[in-house]
Amino acid sequence: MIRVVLFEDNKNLRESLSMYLASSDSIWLAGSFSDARNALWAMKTHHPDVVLMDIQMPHITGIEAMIDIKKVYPNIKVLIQTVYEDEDHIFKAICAGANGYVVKNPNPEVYIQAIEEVHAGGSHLSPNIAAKVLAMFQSQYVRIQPTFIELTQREKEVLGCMVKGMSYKMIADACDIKFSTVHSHIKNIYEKLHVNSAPEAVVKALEMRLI
Amino acid sequence: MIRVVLFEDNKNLRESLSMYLASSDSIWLAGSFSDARNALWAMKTHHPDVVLMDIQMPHITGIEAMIDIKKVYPNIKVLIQTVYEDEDHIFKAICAGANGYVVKNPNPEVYIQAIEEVHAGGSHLSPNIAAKVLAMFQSQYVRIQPTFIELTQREKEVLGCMVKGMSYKMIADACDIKFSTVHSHIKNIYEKLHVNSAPEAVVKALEMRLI
DNA sequence: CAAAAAATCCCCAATATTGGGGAGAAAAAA
DNA sequence: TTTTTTCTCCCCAATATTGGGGATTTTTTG
Repeated sequence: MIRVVLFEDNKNLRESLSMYLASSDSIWLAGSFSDARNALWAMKTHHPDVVLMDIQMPHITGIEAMIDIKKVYPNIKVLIQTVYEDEDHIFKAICAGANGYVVKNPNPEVYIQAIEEVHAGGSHLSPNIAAKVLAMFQSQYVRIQPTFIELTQREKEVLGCMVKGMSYKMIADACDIKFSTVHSHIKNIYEKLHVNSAPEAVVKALEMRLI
Repeated sequence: MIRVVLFEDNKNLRESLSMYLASSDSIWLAGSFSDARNALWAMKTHHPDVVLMDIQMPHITGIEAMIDIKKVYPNIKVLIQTVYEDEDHIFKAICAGANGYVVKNPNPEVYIQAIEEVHAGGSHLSPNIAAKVLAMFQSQYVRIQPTFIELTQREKEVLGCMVKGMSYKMIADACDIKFSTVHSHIKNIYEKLHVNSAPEAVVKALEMRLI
C-alpha cells in the first residue's frame, strides 16, 4: 500500500479527501494536516511515499514546504493539488521538483490515479496543466524567425564572443584577428540586426537563436 | 462524437486498436492508415478532431506528418502514440506541436482517455513521459540557481532596460532618475552579478531569469 | 527608535565603444 | 573568369561606459 500524507488547509476538502483516500485499498493515508509548517516533522513521523500538497496555505506555501521536504527526503514524491492553473505557479512547482500537478477536481478518482502513477516513478499532470507545460516548452525552443537574418561564419563567431561578455580586445585575441577587424565585424552585425549596442545585439542573438 | 483518424503501420496493432476505438461510443473512427504519406489527403477527406499518430512508420515519420498536418490544419489535435520513451523523440514531438504523447500500452482505455482529454483542449502525457518532460524542464531552469542573487526592485528595473538595449541616458529617462543614479545602480548590479560589462550582465540576467 | 539597506545624486579620469570614412586580399558565386 | 561577398586591416573623432572615490535622503528592518 502507498503511504500518503495530505496537506490541505480547507477543512471540508481535507476531510472529504481524507475519507476518500482512506477508503481506497491501494492507499494508506498516514496523516492529514492543515498547516505545512510541521511538514518535516510529519515526514519524519509518517515517512510517506507520496505527499499530496496544496499550494495555498496559511503561514507557508505548499511549494516552500515541498522544497524543504525534497531537501531532506528527495525520494518522497510530492503531488501538487491546487486551484491555480497559471504559468507562474506551474513553473515554480516544477522547478521546485514537483512530481505531479493535479488541478482540484470534484472527481476524487483522479487523485488515486495520480498517486499511483507518481508512486510508480512517473508524473501526473492534469490535462490543462500538461497543455500549459507543453506550450511553455515549445515557446522555449521553437524559434520564431520572422525576419531571416544571415550572418557570416565570422560574424556568428564574434557575436558568440559578445554573448560570452567579451570585449573587443578579448574577441580579437580569441579569434586571432586584429582589434580593428573585430570592430568591422561588429559594425556589420549591428547593421544586419538593426541594433546599435552590444546588449541589444546580444539579446537579439539569444532571441533569434542565431548563435 | 470525436472524429479520430489513426496512423499505425503495424497491421495487428492497427486493427486491434481500430476495433477498440470503433467500439467506444464517444469516438467515431473516421479512418485508419498504415502510411502517413497520405496524411494531408486523409485530413481533407475525414476532417478529424484528433489524429492518433505512430512515430515509427515507413517512408515518413509520424512527427514529419504531424508537422505537415499542423501547418495546414492547426486545429487538429495530434496525439503521438509510440514505443519511444527517449528524450530526443519526446523533445522533437513537443517542439513540433504534439498535443499529447502516449506510450504504447496494452491497456487500450488510456487511448480513449487521452483522446478525450486532448479533444477537450488539454494535453495527455503518459506518466513516464510526463516525468521526463518535467525533468527536462527543471534541468533547463534549475541549473543556474545555486547562487541565489537578490536584486532590488530598482536594480531589476534598470537591468530590464539594459536587456531592452537602452543606454544609460535612455534608462535615466525611462526610470525618471538622473544619469548618475543609473550609473550607481549598474555598478551595484555588476558587483552583484560578478560581471563587468553590459552584455555579460544581460546574458546572466536572461540565464537566471532575474528579469 | 536606531541601524541597515536602498535609492538618489555628484565628481573625475581611464578605458571602451561606436560611427564615419577607406582599402587590399581571399573566397565564393555568377 | 569576372563579379561580388567576405574577411582583413587602418585612421580619426565623438560618445558611452566603467571604476574609483564620495554624500544625502528615504525606506526597511531589527
